[in-house]
Amino acid sequence: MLSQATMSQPRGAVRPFATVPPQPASLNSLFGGQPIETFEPGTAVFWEGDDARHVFEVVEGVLRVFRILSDGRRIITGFIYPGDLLGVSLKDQYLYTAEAVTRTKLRRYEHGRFQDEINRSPELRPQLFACLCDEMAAAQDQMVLLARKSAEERVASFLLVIARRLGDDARQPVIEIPMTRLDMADYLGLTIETVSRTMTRLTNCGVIAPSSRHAMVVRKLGKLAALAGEIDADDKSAAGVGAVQQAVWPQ
Amino acid sequence: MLSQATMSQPRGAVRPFATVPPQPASLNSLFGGQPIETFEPGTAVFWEGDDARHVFEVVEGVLRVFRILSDGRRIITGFIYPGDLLGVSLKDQYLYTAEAVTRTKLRRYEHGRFQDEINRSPELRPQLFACLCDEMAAAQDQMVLLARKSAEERVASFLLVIARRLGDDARQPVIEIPMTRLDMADYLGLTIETVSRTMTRLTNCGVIAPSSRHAMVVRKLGKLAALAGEIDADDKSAAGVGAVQQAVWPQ
DNA sequence: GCGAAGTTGTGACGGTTTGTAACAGCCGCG
DNA sequence: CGCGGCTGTTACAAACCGTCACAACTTCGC
Repeated sequence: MLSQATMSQPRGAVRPFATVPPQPASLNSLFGGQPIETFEPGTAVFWEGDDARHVFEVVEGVLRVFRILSDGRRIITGFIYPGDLLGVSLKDQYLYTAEAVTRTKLRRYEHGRFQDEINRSPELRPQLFACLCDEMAAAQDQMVLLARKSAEERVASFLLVIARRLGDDARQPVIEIPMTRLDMADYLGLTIETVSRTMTRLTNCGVIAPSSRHAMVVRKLGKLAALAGEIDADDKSAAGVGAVQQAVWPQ
Repeated sequence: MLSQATMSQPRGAVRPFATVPPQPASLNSLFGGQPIETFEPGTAVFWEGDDARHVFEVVEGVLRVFRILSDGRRIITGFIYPGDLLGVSLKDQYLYTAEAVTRTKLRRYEHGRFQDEINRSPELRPQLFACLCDEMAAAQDQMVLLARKSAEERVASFLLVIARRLGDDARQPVIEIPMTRLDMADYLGLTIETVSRTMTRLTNCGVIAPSSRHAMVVRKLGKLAALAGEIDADDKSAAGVGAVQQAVWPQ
């Protein structure tokens, strides 16, 4: 789960995160000669505990990466998008399950050979390290979200990251949300009901507008960023949503 | 935050520079020649947003690594122990603040030179890579904890990790908890009250026994593991300490 | 020895979120 | 066209945890 187009979100108001598009002579070119494999929605690429024999590059589609507790609780630790790498780890076994959310096309690379290539190339190495650091930053953002953010902030943060992945030029971007509510809930540490309720509130106050079942328009990107907990709470232009606003910022 | 497998400190071992070319065998030996700096409890090594000029090796003591939301909420993303590396990142700025919990001794290495050494040495690279993977695995564990575990499971998981860090397979290990309840709360995504109450419950049902203010004995390691959510829930020997056990100890 | 400040433990109360429903919308199928 | 199956939405009661308050305790300084 190496997010090149990382899910990292800027922290603090001041630091926009300039994500670098995949370089042509880059990690991805390693996979150029490999055949493309297709995975239908819901099918697993590998399971937690499988021997980690391959590294994958996502060519097309979206995957979810998750772990499951013994009693069935599922935690999605990330979503993987085209251009990302999957399964990069020095462990003998995969630490998580990877499943296709949409129909997904992958290229496969044998694990040992991948490491050899990395070791050999002084150009690829920094790229891989940068990927790892990006992924680490994303993981820390997620820890912040899960540890201290409210349901509304979590959903807003999630939508914001997706909106920014597209390239934030559009002030009212149309964003695709290929995953189900259950996926979102298991990623954000909430239940589907809470996700649903929160999205309804965001719709009611005009921040977002549903476009189709798995797409929407972000009407107020700034307000979304405010709700995500990125801006100072006393910023008056960043008021909360509906009844919750009173409870959260009682001024 | 880079937990290395080895906690060895070759303090007195001075490398005979006349015989061996500068190709250190382990990451820690890189820092061997650097002077030791001391940080008193509560003092910061660096702040989030500082230019990332150095990499540190922890020689002695414990640090907390955290981020703070704009309204003051603090999230501790990890604790750093002797033998760990601190500040390894390819970012220009530190992504978090690092503060001494106890009196801490560090060695400092200039960031650019650290990268050069890593790039040059085919021995160090896999070590650093393994460290990053370990850190990534820990981050995922933490995401699981924060997203889906109950207060009791979180505290139990935390104590379990500390108990296992000691490595001695003593069945009733004495564990040191140098951090305050507030640190634990901000690490586990709870409040100090909840942490306090949960530890009291664990004490009441004999899983742990307080030894001093910042130390305790783990009396039932297996039960602690069960409470941490690692074992199957229908394992009868691993009953909860909540309502069920309150019936057994009705004071 | 004494008081102040910080840390920790305990209780009562309330709020956010969850769990359990029932219901509505979308889709493929016969 | 009507039918289940699935996903998503809404409502209500319950649970867990957070908030507030206060007491006990330690640590430090004087």
